[in-house]
Amino acid sequence: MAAIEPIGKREKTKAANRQAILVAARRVFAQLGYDAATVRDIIRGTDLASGTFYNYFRSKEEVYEALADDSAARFRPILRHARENASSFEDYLHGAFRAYFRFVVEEYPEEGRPIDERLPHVRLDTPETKAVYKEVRQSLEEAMAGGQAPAVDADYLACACIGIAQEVGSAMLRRAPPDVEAAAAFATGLVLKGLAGAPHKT
Amino acid sequence: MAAIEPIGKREKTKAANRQAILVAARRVFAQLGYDAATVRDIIRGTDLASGTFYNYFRSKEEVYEALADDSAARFRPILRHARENASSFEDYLHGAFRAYFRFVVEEYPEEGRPIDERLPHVRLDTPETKAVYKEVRQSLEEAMAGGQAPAVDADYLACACIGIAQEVGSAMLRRAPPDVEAAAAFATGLVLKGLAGAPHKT
DNA sequence: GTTGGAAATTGACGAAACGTCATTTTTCTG
DNA sequence: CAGAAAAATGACGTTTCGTCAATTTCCAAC
Repeated sequence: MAAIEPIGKREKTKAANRQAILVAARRVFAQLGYDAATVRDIIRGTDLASGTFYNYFRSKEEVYEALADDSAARFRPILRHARENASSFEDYLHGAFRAYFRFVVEEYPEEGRPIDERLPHVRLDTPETKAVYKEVRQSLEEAMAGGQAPAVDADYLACACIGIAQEVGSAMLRRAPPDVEAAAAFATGLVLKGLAGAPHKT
Repeated sequence: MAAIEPIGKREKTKAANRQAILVAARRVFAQLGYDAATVRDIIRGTDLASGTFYNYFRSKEEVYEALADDSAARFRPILRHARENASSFEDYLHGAFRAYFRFVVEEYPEEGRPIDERLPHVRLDTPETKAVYKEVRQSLEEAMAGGQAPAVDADYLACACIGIAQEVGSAMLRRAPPDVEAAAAFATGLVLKGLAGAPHKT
């Protein structure tokens, strides 16, 4: 048979348990809110014992970080794809914003508390979120070096783009139905040409 | 006669106690981080009994909200001043960004944990933060109505400006020393003219 | 100025959640 | 299959929670 499965039962259940905790945590946070949720609430959402939780995470805080890291890790290849397939700087920007807005729409759970009470307003600094930031900044620096974009402070510009994405993304989710294309067009225009570049209202 | 000062001892100590709790909370959050801090840690920072805490706030979460609301309440008149004294739209934008960046530099406590570790993972929508958003959006709408700015989606634009301010503000704080003027020039240029409007690097 | 009562404070208490750890169960390996 | 290593378990002592009856403080009416 296909002996190309270097994964033993040990590692497999370990990964499954970790994932089960993360899934349960995501649901519990959405339902109860971060502060009200307890480690026991989370572990009750799995078939594990309370002590087992601490084999995987040190605290509720750490689970939350892992969730954020997980999201960033899933978004990163999407962002990379947008970068590699871009035919121009404008194309890259638009693709990246659109990819992010699509991502948050997909990640947005239908049930649970109102959006304002469940999303982290603060960007967590996890390895993967830092990598996303770095990826953005490098793309921008590359474009500047290649003369496709004016040479400005790449750090500030990356932060600004991320801030725009986060806040416009949240605003988009509050509208029904969320219009990914419109949001992406707005963000891209704003960054490229400022107010003058954003889609005009009639 | 002297302006009516209907403040008896009751109301005075009540206000003082509330303030004492907020001050202690600010310090405790900065020192221990939001998650590690307990209601008892906060109340120990005052000369009040543990039960008294619950006469003022229902939970640690609510104290944090009050802190955020407090900050927004202090920033709002500053923002209003920037709006009223602006001679043009560009002037308003620049003044508002500069005021915000100054504000965060002043509010940033010198001691405590690194900036990334001391904020909570809850999204804050308090009356005053909503009012700040509203103020921003109205200023933008006014400028659009007056023809000083292109007519774009005011909600998105307000969110984008706030996102830029937050993220660029954080990035600015990570630099030593923080340069308020440079950050304000960057943000203003970006919003007004996009990349082309941001200060160029030599 | 005294006094009755409303308002606020207090700290002790039971409940709930925490994090640990000795024990048991599962998995790996030789 | 046996012994060892790894992981899971849940009971336990500890810490924090939120409440509440008792106490203190303040106000206002007399």
